[in-house]
Amino acid sequence: MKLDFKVKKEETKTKARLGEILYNGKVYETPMFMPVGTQATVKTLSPEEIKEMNAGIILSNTYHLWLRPGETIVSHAGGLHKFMNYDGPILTDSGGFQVFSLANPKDITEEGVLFKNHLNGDKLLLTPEKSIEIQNKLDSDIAMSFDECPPASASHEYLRQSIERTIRWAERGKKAHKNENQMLFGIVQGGAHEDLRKFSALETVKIGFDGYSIGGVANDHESKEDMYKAFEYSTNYLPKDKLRYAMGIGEPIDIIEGVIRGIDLFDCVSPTRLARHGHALTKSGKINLKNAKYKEDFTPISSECDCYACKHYTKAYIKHLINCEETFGARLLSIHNIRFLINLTEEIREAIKKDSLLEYRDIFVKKYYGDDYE
RNA sequence: GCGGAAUUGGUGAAGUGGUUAACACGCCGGAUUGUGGCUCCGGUAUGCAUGGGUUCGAUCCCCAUAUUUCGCC
Repeated sequence: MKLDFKVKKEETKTKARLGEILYNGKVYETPMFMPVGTQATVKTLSPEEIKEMNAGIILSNTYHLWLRPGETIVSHAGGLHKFMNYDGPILTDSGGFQVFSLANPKDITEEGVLFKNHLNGDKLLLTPEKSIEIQNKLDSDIAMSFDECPPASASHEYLRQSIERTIRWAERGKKAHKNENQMLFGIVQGGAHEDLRKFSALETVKIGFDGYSIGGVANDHESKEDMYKAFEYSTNYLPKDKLRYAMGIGEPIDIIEGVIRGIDLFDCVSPTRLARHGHALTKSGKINLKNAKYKEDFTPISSECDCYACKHYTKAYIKHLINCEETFGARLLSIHNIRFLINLTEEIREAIKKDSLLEYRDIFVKKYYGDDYE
């Protein structure tokens, strides 16, 4: 195992934890926000730029790399790190989310999931064994179990059956897992139901993994209350010495509330997707640089921000680039938005050290969402 | 100078003698949470070159004017 994790401190007033990931002689602190690079690249950014933002783990995706260029080619390149020139830790998602986003429910069977290849229409079967085998070959540092990610609004009965199958898939995946350098995480499902989250967590822990993910959140426009319940009902039953990862979570308030409930890792496409659509995250909320009011705003997105975009460019210029669909605009905003979320986790860690995370949350929320929030 | 054609929003345009003038782009907003990147959803001409006329009713028919354009001298 190339990666090690230790909890350094637990906050007194909340379940928040401060942790350390040791990797290749370097220490990365948690809670951490992990940028997403589905196709072996964080869209528009170079590894150097990602590291400059103080990023740690980045994500990549099994399903997409399986289709293109194929895990064998990545393996021949010397693994994902060499292939994409990133020497920090890499986590691969299993393709489980693509079950949710690309496959029909009727194509989910005990064996696995029948996909229609979105590139050429071919029928493809992805199984727990296949997903793990691909991830072994990609040689990421953390692999995910292949799970079904049902919508939060699915019935209790459906969720129960889905969880039972996901647990069987997790067992099969663990048996198929051969890469000793690579951690393998189990995934907890169960919507906002306490009994299902508990069942899913306990059964997954029984199999035994190097870390645990909370899945099936923020996929169905469920309420924030339900999302936070899903966090809480999951972490309540997870071992304290293992990493906990909320999959796909990246709205600032959701990260803070997740940390309060004992979660260490977060990933989200939102900073890069918002960037491509012209939005910037700021302490005072999300702004849309397409808005006409920024036409002659020759100030940076944020004067407090230490990112490359804020140090060198104005809102008016970035707006112009976005309006012209110049890729440099998406790049500058991606740099800013990812740096914003990483900076958020840095401030969260400071607050945990001072046992003042709840106060930090209240101040952050007031400024970000305004007085009328909740 | 003579003859023909055209003139619809910021742009390219469709269209009809009779309720809300199609569509596209642009513009103005909004959305986006384990990424099928460049998507989705709203709004955007009280108006059809100008002035007259015919008609119950005209952007659509007629006349004049203006502008553009083509051909001929």
